[in-house]
Amino acid sequence: MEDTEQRILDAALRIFASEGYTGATTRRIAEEANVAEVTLFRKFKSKENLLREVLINNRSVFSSLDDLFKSFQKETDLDLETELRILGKNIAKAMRDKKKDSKRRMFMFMLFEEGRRRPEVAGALSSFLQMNIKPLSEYFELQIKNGKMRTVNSRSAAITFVSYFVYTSLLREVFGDSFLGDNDEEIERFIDIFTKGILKVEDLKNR
Amino acid sequence: MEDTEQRILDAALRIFASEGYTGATTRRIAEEANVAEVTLFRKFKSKENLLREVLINNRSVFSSLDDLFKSFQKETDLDLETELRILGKNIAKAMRDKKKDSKRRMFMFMLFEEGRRRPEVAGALSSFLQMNIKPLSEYFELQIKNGKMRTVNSRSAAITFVSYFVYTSLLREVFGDSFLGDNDEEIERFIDIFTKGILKVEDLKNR
DNA sequence: AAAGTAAGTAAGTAATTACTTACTTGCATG
DNA sequence: CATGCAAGTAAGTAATTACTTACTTACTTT
Repeated sequence: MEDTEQRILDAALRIFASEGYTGATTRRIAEEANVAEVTLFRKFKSKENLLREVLINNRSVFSSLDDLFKSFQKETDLDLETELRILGKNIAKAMRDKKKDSKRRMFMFMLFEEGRRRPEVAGALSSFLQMNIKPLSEYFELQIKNGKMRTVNSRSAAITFVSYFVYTSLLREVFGDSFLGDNDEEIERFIDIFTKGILKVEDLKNR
Repeated sequence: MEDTEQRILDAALRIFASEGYTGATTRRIAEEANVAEVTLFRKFKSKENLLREVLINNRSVFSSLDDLFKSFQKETDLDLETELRILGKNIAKAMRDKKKDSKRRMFMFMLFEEGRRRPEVAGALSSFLQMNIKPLSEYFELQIKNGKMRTVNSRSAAITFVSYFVYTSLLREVFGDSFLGDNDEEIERFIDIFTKGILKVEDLKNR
């Protein structure tokens, strides 16, 4: 067995994510980590402290938004819509494939519940969220500078973008594909709306 | 004392919303409802059954999206963007003012957690969500028919719209206004993006 | 070989929790 | 007046939970 501490942290992430903080028992976490329950308490002192350490151990929600950006950041000849389409589908792919990512998102989701009661958790959650919004925000800023995007508040654009993915990944977690249908198609439709808006083009010219 | 049963249901909604299903204790709910704990069990048999009844008792998440629509549906001369701006701000206002609405949303939020474990809860949650998405969807459909909106998938538009409001109301619940800043301004920026998209107008003409 | 360290086993504690049983009180209706 | 019903009081049960104590085992370092 490798690093006991890390194994406990990973197990805690999974159990917190699937059972919620209150629902997760230290016994269950220890079992999942293949250690004796007493070992968990020796290493982390209390359940509350364990949560804190898991928080520190898992800083980003999507395994790395930066990595997802890299896939097209070299090819400068792509138009913005195509880039976002690629980004969106990569996010969707990461959601499907990486189990750890799914757990991280559900963990983050649990933090919303816990954050309303514990200010320290809210603080940690806040920096989690910033970590996703910031690179996106900067990306949009750059697009505006490069003249590929009209002048909108880049943070609002990032929040709109993230809203969609957080919400729909939640829906998919609970309902599978029954609520939203095919992932890629749905994302294409979102990107279409996000980039072009819902108004008719002729109506736009008036402004 | 009025209707004991209803008082318990209301109390349960509040406690489930703020503590989560697992975190809510029957004792606390009874206390909140000003009844003896035993009365709760006499009326509802079990905690699980109480959840079911609360579910039935609170069907819509926003007190009524229909009401919010009414505020402009008679004035047909408004353009779509203005209408959506009004709708968005009405939603924001309802969020701020109506405590019961806030509790309902947090309750719905809790259902996401619980729904992953209990298929019946997921089912109820699904119809909750449909109840918000459907009228919006139909509204967009109508706008498309009236030529005020370009042809996009109306359900995807509704989901995009709802995503934003669910996610940001969650953020506001946890962080207050510190994360997003002024409510109305932020919503204006969202509506701007949602209606007009993020691309430059000249880029749109190429398509 | 001795000593330290990381882990396990086993048992237990005090508190909490969903839920029950048995009996009582107050009020309305026949 | 008597009967019935809705609600309360009080006490308790069995299970679970976070966490502790005391002792043991196995492996590594000196």
